[in-house]
Amino acid sequence: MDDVDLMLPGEFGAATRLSPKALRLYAEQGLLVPAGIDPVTGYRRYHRGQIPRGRLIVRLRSLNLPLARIATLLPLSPQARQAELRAWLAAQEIQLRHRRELIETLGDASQPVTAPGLRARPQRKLLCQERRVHIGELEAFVTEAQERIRVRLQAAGLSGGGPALVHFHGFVTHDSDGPVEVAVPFSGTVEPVDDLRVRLSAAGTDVHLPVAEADAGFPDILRVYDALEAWIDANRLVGIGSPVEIRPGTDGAFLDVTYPITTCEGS
Amino acid sequence: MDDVDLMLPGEFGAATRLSPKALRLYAEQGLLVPAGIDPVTGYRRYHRGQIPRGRLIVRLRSLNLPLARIATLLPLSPQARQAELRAWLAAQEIQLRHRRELIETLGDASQPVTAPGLRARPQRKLLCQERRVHIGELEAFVTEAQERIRVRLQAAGLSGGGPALVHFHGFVTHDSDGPVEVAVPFSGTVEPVDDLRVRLSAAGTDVHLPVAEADAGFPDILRVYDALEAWIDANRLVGIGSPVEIRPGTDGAFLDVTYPITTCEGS
DNA sequence: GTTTGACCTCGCCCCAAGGGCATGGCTCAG
DNA sequence: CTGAGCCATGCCCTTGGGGCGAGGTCAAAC
Repeated sequence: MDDVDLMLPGEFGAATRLSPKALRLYAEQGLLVPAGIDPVTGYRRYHRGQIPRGRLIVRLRSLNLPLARIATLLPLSPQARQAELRAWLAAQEIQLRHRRELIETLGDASQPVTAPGLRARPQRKLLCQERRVHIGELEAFVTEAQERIRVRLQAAGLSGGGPALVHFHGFVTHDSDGPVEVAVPFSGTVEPVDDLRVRLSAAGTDVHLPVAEADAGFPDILRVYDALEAWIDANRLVGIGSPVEIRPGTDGAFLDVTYPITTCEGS
Repeated sequence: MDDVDLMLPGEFGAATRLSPKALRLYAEQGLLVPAGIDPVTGYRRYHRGQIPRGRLIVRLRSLNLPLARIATLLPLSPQARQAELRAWLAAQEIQLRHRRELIETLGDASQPVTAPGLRARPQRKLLCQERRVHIGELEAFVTEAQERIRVRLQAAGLSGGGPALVHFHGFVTHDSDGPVEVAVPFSGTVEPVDDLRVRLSAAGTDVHLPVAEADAGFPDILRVYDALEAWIDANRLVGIGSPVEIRPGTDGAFLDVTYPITTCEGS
């Protein structure tokens, strides 16, 4: 508890391999608060007993953990901390697996079995539910939302007809959740409830491509999108807006992937 | 090639899922240069044919690749690009393996076989070579530098006696290279050549701990350091400066890990 | 007593990849 | 004519510090 035990940042940094700048940052963030600060000079004094904590921070930082995460890890017991780190590592490994999948689907522009085709899209009135989901939650959300919508349509005495439309307003992958909108077209009148919304979908033209169930999973479906986008580009068309998956698809397909395109208004 | 093919950032962004801000950044960086810029209004116009490039950038960014890296990847053929990405992924996996090793060595404060001991360190004159190395290059560097130094000492007619000292002035891991200094003590006079330096090492006190060859590899050696540091802390000593490995160690040990400590000057 | 060199402080600018906001310009439709 | 919806520029914010510069402190050397 004496002066002998107190060190300036230089000495403390030599013992922990932390730079004075890092020490100042950690002090600000409350990660490693100096044992004392000279009120006159502002000199920070670190206690000898803080060395293990400093060394631990260095170790954790060498794993590239954010300081905020380290702050939550520090008060834990070594066992609990290690358990947390193992879980974190497992998450990293999963992320890496997903990246590998993405990379593997990146290269092969394999031709789809069926050629894409153009199709008119009528104006439709839709009852929809939208939510941000990750890829893992997608199927459950589609099933559940579709069920809710059809129940609501039946309750309104309407024939909730036609296949379900799944709009992808953003990227839905393992890593990023995107807004997904499940919609069922109907005719008649129904009041929106809770998060079920009623909206119109404008008429237009779609490119569509039927997809078998075997190819409809992630990340295989990405190749379908690639093929569709490549076809759109090759035919000098311009895709506008978000892709829509129609379930079930035409001719008994599991689903149709469709892209709205501009009807060539130019010239 | 007409106006019909040119889009404003909003439309282009809808087609590629790139925000206007991102598009502006990519334009600045030269990653995705607009087909034209209106000299009056500054409006950027993107060509329809740039959509695939934009989509590719999005994909690569979703792997969390830096833009600079993406820039090197873009001009490659799809096959070459995929090969690069696979190599990058392999590197990521190796890094993850190293992190796992670090995490596993983090928790267990297993007791060393031998208890650490205090030892006086005489003033020594050293012929040394220093270099930044990663852990993989360490052994080769130690062997090679030691050989160079001993040859140099023999050429000067001196008995290059005693074990070699390996100073770790920074962290040496898979991920970070640290400055490492290999030194052999000698007595007499020798002129420094090239990157061989002569310096004095002050007298003082060391904590030392013999380590068997089985425990001397990475990352096992980290536990030895942990044990030594814990012992230093437990005995209310203060480690100063960098650890030194002495090869060979005492009593036929593969090496001794030593830490300089302050001789208790206070009170 | 003074000087010197090492150490300390604070403060500003920098990195990547944008997000968010404010201000001002542009065009098209009502 | 006016508002809506685009678009531009510019500034501030994020993480984890590195680097630099001005100025204060401290101990030892002169």
